[in-house]
Amino acid sequence: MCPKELTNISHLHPFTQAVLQVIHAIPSGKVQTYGGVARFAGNPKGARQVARILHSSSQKYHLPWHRVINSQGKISLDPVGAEEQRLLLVAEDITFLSNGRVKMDEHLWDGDGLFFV
DNA sequence: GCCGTGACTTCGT
DNA sequence: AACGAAGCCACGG
Repeated sequence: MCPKELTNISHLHPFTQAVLQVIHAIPSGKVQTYGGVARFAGNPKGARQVARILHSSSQKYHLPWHRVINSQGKISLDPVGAEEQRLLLVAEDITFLSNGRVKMDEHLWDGDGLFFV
């Protein structure tokens, strides 16, 4: 893996590096939960860390930050940011249910294509 | 090195 | 269905 956007991150904590790579690997049209990303990255209990990473370095590493949502299939942002994220997801043909949740059984990423060095 | 801080999650009420 | 508490962990001050 190690895409060019994620070069020079070796100074970061191993888990943080893994999280960045996992998020980067989420394909368009798919979503993953904070907990799911943490699990793929090797620490099932690192969900809050995933959130913190997105908050602090989503722009810095050009991550598809909008493809990460919470375990209920909902967007975990204030109304303003939530609308932006929803639009980005809709643009990838991701469908939302009437209750405001992403149709998880259709769009939840299964980790296909993910591998580590 | 302690302490507060999160775009969280799970399990009780 | 909604709410609160507890667990969680790297990071920055």
